[in-house]
Amino acid sequence: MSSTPIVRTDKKQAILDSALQLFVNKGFNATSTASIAKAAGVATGTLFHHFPTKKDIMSQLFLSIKQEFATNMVSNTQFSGDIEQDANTLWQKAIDWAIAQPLKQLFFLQYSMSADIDADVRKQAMNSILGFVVELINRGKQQQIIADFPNALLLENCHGQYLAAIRFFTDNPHLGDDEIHRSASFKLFWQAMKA
Amino acid sequence: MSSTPIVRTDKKQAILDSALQLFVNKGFNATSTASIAKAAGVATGTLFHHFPTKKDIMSQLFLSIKQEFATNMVSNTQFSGDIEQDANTLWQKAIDWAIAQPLKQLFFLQYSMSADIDADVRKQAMNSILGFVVELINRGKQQQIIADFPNALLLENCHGQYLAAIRFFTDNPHLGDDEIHRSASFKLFWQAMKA
Amino acid sequence: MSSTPIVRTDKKQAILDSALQLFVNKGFNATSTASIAKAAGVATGTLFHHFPTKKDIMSQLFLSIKQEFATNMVSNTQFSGDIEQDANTLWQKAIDWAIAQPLKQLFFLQYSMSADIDADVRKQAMNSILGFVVELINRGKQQQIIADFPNALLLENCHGQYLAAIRFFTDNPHLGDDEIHRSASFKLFWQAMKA
Amino acid sequence: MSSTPIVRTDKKQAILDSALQLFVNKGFNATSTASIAKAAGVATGTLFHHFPTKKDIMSQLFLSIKQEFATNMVSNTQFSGDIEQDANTLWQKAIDWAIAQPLKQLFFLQYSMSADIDADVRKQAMNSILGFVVELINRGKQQQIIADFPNALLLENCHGQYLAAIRFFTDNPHLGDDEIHRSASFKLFWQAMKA
DNA sequence: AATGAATGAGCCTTCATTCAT
DNA sequence: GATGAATGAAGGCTCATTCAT
Repeated sequence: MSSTPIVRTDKKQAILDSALQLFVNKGFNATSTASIAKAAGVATGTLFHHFPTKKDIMSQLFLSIKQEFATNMVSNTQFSGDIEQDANTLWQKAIDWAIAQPLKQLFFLQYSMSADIDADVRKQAMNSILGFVVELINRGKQQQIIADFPNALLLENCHGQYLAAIRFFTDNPHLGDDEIHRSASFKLFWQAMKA
Repeated sequence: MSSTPIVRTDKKQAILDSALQLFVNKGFNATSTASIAKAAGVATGTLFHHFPTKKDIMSQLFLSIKQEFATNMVSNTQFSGDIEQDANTLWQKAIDWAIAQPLKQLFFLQYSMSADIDADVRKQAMNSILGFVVELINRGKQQQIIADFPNALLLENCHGQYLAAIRFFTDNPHLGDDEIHRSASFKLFWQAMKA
Repeated sequence: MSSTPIVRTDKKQAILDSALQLFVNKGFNATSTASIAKAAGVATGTLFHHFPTKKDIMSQLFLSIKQEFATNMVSNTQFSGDIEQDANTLWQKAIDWAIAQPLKQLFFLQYSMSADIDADVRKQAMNSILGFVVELINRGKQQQIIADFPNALLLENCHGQYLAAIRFFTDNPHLGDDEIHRSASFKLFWQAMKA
Repeated sequence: MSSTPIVRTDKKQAILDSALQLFVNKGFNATSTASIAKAAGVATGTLFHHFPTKKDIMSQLFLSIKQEFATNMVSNTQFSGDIEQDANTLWQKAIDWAIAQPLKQLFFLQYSMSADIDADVRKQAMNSILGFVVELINRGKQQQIIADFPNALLLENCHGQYLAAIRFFTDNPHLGDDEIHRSASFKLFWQAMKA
């Protein structure tokens, strides 16, 4: 009789979508659960039916966005075997993703190290992403193309440089398509990493 | 009646000190003005006598710490004229400062890009610090020692790498004295910057 | 399709059972309808299918327990005609019942005069029980064995002493089989009542 | 300049007074903290300034009323040394108090064994009151005037009979001055206790 | 009859801020 | 300057109840 059997999930997603927008534009604490519900076209009770806690919205949002990012990075990526070239491919893809998803990118910038997200959630997210980066680094080290520094330091540096790059392109949106800046941003990164 | 006109500052400073500790350990929003006052051994009213607003505590704290950092960086620093060597001196000094002031360092990490601090305050702070960095960069570019990338990108990158470095040393405190890691952290940075 | 038309009662009874346990252990207000349903292995909707209101669960529970108690008191009881002996028989039976049904006894203790039960329900329950007590009292008065005090006062006193007795045996479960305490509890009661 | 330096306490007391009235008339759970504050002519925040929790209002109320009752019982009481006469004096005094303070009496009736009051608070209150009763019982036992039953049982019975008596006089207010009923209520009690 | 997602009024509590002393 | 009681708006969350399936 009904043609919309899966509609349920819609509401949960609508809540996440509204939360993303509000968290980015007003901040986590300045966003009331009521406003999230309202923006999602849902009752307050519904929100708490799907998420036990306001913090849980944040956690799930954080995790799902990181996951989406990671998935995007890996899928449809042709690895040439040349470390630098592959690194460049990934880097540009990451920048592309950030530019295509301004909201999610701003979310990264604001919450990647905010106290509004529990440390363990952040750690969990890191692991799910960094898999492919670690792999690349290890491969690069074996071929003596990437500097032989401690992995933890390299990873932190990658993350820091990536955030810096997208912050730059966020502050200067018109440069997103500019080849000079884009290649410069990769070069900065790569110079740091290479042996 | 009173012969100690400067004692005043004591309370104001006590409030800032307590705020720093609480903001770092519990977050800005999870810290009530009442708890700050209590930790400072002061009445709530007194707190609002010195700071019109809770946000003002944050702003003054942010500004004063950034200022302190900037002052520390410049004072007693002998510039050799050799860009790389000077950069290294500054970098190590910055790391030293961060390690010596764990609370302030964590404050940096958490609030350097948080929404809890007004954008203009952040901008203002940036300028007060980055002065000497800009200068160094410009000098390096003239001598063609530093890569000829847009300054905004370079600055953002510096900042990002610095935060990554102190995050690494925060997560691994025992490596703060380890020469290998410290020099590695600079090399990563410098490789990125150099022409 | 179904050949078990009586299975229905199962769920209704399961709800009442769970409600009894939860009301006693957590209190009426601290028990959510959701928790009752869950404990009964039933959906929320089902609960409200059987009971229009949360209060109705309480009322039906109260009534059915009181009824069960009254039925137990009267059934299989041999009246000797000797008032004191009969009173003792009933008293001991009441204590036995309370000890055998700790949950229901605690329910009595907590809700016999709670505001969580509508006054008229309580009154209704009283009548259904007190029938046999009133009868006994009247018989005793005729034979001038029971004191000639107003019935309302005597009834209230009976109830009060009974609650006191089971509270004592609840607080001291190991004395439930102790003849000295059991006979003492009856003597206290009987001394009060007798002419 | 001001002539009302102690006014502070007024608000706390006003809150307790309003709470008493509302708890008795509407029940603990049906009474919102907002309604208590409003009835007390105070802001919500003020209520929580004086009582950390709604439950704390209840606890303090319970304790203070029990205390008041105990104080009233002991003060200005001439003990004749004759146990029965002294018991009667106290019993009548207790009934008088209950009749004079209908609200507090109803509070007793409703909350003496409600789940809305923490068990330990109830225990604490018991101890503070029952002191003089225990003393009387012990004296009576020594003189072999009071039956040699376990104290715990006697105490529970006293309490139960007292509650029954005030419940009776609550339900029949016009009998509060009736000598027949009042003396009957004592006789019931005393017959139970005496050897 | 059974289900459980959805609802939204209402509750307890927090907290930045004020102000009389 | 210092105090802390008082304020009241606002927020996160609960929960009895409904209803489409």
